[in-house]
Amino acid sequence: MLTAKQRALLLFIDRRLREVGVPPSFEEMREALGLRSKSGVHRLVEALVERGFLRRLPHRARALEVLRRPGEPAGMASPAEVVSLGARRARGGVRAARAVVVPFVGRIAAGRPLEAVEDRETLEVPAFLLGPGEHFALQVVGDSMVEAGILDGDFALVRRTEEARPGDIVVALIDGCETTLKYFHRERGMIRLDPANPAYAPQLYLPSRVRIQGRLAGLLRRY
Amino acid sequence: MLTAKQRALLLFIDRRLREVGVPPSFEEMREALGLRSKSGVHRLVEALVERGFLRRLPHRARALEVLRRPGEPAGMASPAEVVSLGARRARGGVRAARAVVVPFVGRIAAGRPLEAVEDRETLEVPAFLLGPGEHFALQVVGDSMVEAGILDGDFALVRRTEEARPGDIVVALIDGCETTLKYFHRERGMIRLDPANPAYAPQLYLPSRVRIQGRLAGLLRRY
DNA sequence: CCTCTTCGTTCACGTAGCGTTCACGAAAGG
DNA sequence: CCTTTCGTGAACGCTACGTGAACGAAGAGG
Repeated sequence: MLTAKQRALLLFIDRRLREVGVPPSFEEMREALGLRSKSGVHRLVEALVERGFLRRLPHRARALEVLRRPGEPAGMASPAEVVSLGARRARGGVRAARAVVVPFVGRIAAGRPLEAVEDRETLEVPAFLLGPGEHFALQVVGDSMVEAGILDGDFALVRRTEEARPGDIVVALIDGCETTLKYFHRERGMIRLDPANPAYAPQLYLPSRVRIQGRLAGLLRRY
Repeated sequence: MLTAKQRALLLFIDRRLREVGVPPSFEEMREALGLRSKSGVHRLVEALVERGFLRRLPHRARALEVLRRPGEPAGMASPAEVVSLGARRARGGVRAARAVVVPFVGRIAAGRPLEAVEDRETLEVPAFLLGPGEHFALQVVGDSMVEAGILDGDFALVRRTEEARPGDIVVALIDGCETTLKYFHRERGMIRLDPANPAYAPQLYLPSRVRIQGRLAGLLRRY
């Protein structure tokens, strides 16, 4: 499975990890193997990764990890295999990606329109929580929806849309400056936003003051 | 996997967590590492999160958690983490999103022990919902926990453990034949399982009749 | 509700260390 | 003989790390 050099390098890395705790740099490995160029080390490391003995983060300093020592049996799900499987699946799509990345646009009820929040952060969510369309995520602040099972700190997954049907839970932008999560209803030509908490009152708005930004599609919570 | 500095910081955090119980602030970490600026600490923490050793809540004070100590084998999180997406960070700094695959073991409160359920199905969930350890997922049936914001049909993410502290929401196997999700409490040598619904009554059991199967770690809901 | 304090976040700048790549050459082995 | 494997050296660009200041968010207390 391994050439003499590959084996020597693997043992050296493993020993360093055990004795010092920090993986060696390419320069140090070069010296330990008695080489005069780092590129040889580079190829050896690649070979060890390919064979499932090492794991590494490319372009990161000393980001090496020994997965398996020479002589040890290969684990069931060696990361190398998992990676290649994942890569294949992602490319071809036997089973379409089961996780979707959505932008995380901040916290709601912060008295600030969502547009103002940078959406650099992202959240990876299981695809089965989302329907078709474009989604974003935000964190719920406050307890105005507790009776709907939406608690302070929960992450709401929202499908971006401007339409809402009565009874939907929507993200609404009011007067262009405040964003809330509420039940959506219509009443005599007005829009009524109902909290799910008896401590708060329903609010009536002229349709012109309210802009629907999305419809609640999923929820994440951590304990 | 870790540079000397990264490793030193991780060990410091871990020690503080064990000895004091409270994670250090950035200022304290700065001092412990002999630095003069907190921003260095910030980068180190980011690196540790990226490598899967730490978990944290951004913008929260002392919200740090050690997922893995240097030298410990990579947990469930690592293979999936690599699959998730090559997630190269962009200029501004995007939080690396990771996903973990957990077994989906069926529906709870079905009057059937969890062991009896095949666990062929899996669920892919965002890693940030989970802590360290092994997890599984199940679907909640019934409304006995509505007041805790857990609704019929929600997916519960459960950390497999046999220990529980009073106030935890646990998955409990009763008499080896029935599984429920309830608040865990002790009362005069007995175990009390509290629902979060006034329509149901707390239940008292001899400890010998109850086996804790896990602690609620996260929640997923679909609308 | 407001203010104050603590704490985390971000940016810009600088330095040193580190990984990557490529072209070239030598040996090994079928 | 040709293909692989291994070694070399240098150039390039990214990464890790240190610093200091300004900013912003969260929590505590009035």
